[in-house]
Amino acid sequence: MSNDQVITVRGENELFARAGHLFADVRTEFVCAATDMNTWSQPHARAAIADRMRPAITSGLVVRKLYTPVALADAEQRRHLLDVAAVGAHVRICRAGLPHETIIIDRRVMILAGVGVPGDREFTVTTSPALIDGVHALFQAGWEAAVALGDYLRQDLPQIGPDGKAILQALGAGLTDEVAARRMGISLRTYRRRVAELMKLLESDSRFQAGVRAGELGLTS
Amino acid sequence: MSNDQVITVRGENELFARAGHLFADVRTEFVCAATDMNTWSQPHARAAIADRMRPAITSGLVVRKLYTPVALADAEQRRHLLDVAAVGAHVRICRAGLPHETIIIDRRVMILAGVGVPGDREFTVTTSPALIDGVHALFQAGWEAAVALGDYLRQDLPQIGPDGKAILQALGAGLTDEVAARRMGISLRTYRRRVAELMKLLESDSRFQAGVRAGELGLTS
DNA sequence: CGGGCAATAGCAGCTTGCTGCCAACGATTG
DNA sequence: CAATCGTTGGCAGCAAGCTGCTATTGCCCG
Repeated sequence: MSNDQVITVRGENELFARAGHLFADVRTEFVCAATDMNTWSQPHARAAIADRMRPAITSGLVVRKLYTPVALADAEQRRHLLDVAAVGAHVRICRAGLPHETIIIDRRVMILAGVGVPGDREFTVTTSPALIDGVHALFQAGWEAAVALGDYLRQDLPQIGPDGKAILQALGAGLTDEVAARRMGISLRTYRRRVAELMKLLESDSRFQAGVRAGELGLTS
Repeated sequence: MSNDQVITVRGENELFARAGHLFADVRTEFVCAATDMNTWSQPHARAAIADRMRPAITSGLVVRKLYTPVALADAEQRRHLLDVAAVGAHVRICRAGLPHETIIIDRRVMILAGVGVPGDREFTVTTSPALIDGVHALFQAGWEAAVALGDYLRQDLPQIGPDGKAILQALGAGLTDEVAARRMGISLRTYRRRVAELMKLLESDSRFQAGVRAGELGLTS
């Protein structure tokens, strides 16, 4: 029986003093999962984490960030996520809560944040391959079930209002246009006009393709 | 800075010798996430894990098991999952891989299985609250995105072979039938014949509806 | 009130999708 | 070898879907 290395760090100042170099030396992969960016109390800490990898992405570094919709409710965080996505980081939105920020660097080091007030929080740091592999697999499960940032935001477009939703319901019920239009009390021409708008919104060239998109995004439920 | 308790155990015999009592003494919650039940090489070990909690479920113990569809491909495992679900355990199916069995007992102890041949595998055991809480949160994210066993089995009706998959890909790409058929090297009539079969499989009256079904069931990825 | 604008509705022409029918072909069997 | 069966492919007729065009309608504003 042997012990593997797991250390606990109190406060993010100590974390950065002891492990800050890890963020500067990311080689192949950086993944994190969190509610939002408020794990970090100090803006320069956020910037350090967020921006230090920006040049490295173009060199082949894989960055994957998994957040909850809470992160998008804050305009600054929203803008930031769009920025990092624009430079090549992969960002997805997960509906379930992620109360413990989890960071895995190059699959060599893992940092787990405890729950608490930003600035006064415990972090667990480990290099144990077993722990890292296990947690990475669970991260992957959440990642695969999450929605790409772009898709998530597209889902929020106001154009899918009550009228669009009603069209989706009719389409999803498998009705012909004529029957659907009659049921909705609109003309066939208007129904088809709205279907065409929806197709454009879903960026689809066929009804099957549009249906797939709608189904994947949960728009019909 | 302090160290928390993390130990590594080699082989499941040693695991049961050192930690087997944990499985007998589950008080409030038992959660696990795994590909299937083949983490355990010995049937009596599986039975011990599976059945020791059976009476306790009626006493308010919460048991949550998250598996991949691989577990359902084996008739014995399928039957077993149905059995434990029938006595009150919550069972869900997760599409993403879960290569490292993760077990958390009463949120006090966590066991992570390494990858390897059953019978010759490393297990990491920890009582660190930070690790457990963090991993539990990730488990929860995967849990919430997973499908209840019953729902999954109800959904599991379409059996789509390679031919059907190719049709799905073409449809999902938004191609016209003529283009898709040409690309697949089959006649338009045959392509449409296969599309019609697929529509019947998906129990759909329109292509949009079929697309929704395919998207919801993840058949196009 | 009249004018302007956006949305709706009806119609028509065209394309795409659906399916029956029949001939041809390949594989299998007696 | 011939017979049988299942699958494929071409053709045709029809239904459903797509979109342009024009007239109509409803709403708003000066």
